[in-house]
Amino acid sequence: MQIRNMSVEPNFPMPIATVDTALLTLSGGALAVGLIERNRAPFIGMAALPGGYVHVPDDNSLEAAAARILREKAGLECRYLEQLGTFSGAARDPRGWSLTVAYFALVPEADLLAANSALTLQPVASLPPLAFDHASIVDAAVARLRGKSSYSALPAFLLPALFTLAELHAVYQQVLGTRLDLASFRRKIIDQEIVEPAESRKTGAHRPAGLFRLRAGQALPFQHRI
Amino acid sequence: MQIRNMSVEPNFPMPIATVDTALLTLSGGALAVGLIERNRAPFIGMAALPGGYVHVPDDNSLEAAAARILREKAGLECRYLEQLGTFSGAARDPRGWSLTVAYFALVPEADLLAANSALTLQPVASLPPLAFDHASIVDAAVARLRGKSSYSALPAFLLPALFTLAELHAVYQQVLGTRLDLASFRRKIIDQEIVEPAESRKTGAHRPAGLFRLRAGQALPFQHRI
DNA sequence: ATAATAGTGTCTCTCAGACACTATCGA
DNA sequence: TCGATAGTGTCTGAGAGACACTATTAT
Repeated sequence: MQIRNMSVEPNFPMPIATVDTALLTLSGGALAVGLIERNRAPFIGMAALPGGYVHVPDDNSLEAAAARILREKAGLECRYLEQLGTFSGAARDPRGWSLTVAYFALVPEADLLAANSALTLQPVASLPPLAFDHASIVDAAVARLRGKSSYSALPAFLLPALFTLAELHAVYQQVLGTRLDLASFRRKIIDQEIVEPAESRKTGAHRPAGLFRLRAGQALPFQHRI
Repeated sequence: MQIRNMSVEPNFPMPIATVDTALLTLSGGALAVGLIERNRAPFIGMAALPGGYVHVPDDNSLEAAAARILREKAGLECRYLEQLGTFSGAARDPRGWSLTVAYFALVPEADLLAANSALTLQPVASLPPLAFDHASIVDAAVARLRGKSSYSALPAFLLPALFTLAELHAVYQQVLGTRLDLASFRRKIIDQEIVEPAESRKTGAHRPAGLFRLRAGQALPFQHRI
């Protein structure tokens, strides 16, 4: 098969387009990102975000391409996948001018461990050198997550589908890096109907906690900041 | 010159990448977007956002490409230009799978009138049919502007460099589509140092109002929502 | 002086943080 | 019954809306 552009119009060099995803999870109480070792040039042997080319015949959209690549390389479906931004320039790839549409995904660590993924987790606070401009992409993903966490339910996607309010509270604190008053947190999450009670309760050594799930469509913003 | 990709690797069809910008301004008290008539297929004769291909040798980044295209088609430099998102798919362009990196820009109407631009302004509330998926891009730009306006100084970029607080208040109301208490608005804008006083005052028929300018780097978020 | 616009003082309501309180379970 | 975790009541302080008030200019 030969190189073929989809249009006959532009008779000049075009940037190559790829898709990369920063898959974030909480591992050992710290934010971590899923990395894969590159098996070809450029940056062969270096850690990189999972990514690849759009498959024009198969992928209906860039988001579908990102989801397919996560399926192939991490063996999982992510409940949260959002376009982060497009990174471009002459310098980011030694082969020439290129462009990558970056996504960021949130996944509970349990899902990632269950799928026997080709990815390794690295805490975002101590990343190895990454291929291309992938370090910038991770930074942008973490910044986006932190920013949105103060007024949305995004951190809930780092937990399994059912969780206690104490667990959700802990995740918010870990993501935001600040202490939050538990009583106010409970009131806000419940009053604003971010979350709804599930049937069962979580049993442990002591008084069992109620279980909750995210309400449908609730990656939505809160009315006020946390 | 022949079609040439920048990499030798991918031996399969690649999406074509373009850049499009939704240039927003306030015209007659309503949000409007700058449109240009397409002079070639597809969608020839139809209104579209100003856009084009990346010029690999000239443009250092996608943002530089967007700025160049605005310079060429609107004859102006925008004080605010932000990446909006990348729109993609097999259906958006009849020639095949394509991808466009969309930007949105804010400009005072006076600047647009001064530059004798090839663009015509259309209120976003009553758009004609647009080429490609440009209607979705305009919707996304307006949503982004409205969303960020409740906690940032973005609307100030719809005004000239110097403005009164009454003018800024009016712009916020027009963008957000809600009434805002003027006293609270003044206090918030001043207390949070969004804005700094300029030397002179605006003179009119009655008591002159103080002039202000945006503080450096103040597209930044407020501490609390407006 | 008056009209008109610029700008302030102050009350109230809402909401988040602080923190002490009660509730409910296992052992 | 006790220890531990789950969950609530209530006070306080900060900030936004309401709105009446004062200030400063042109005519």
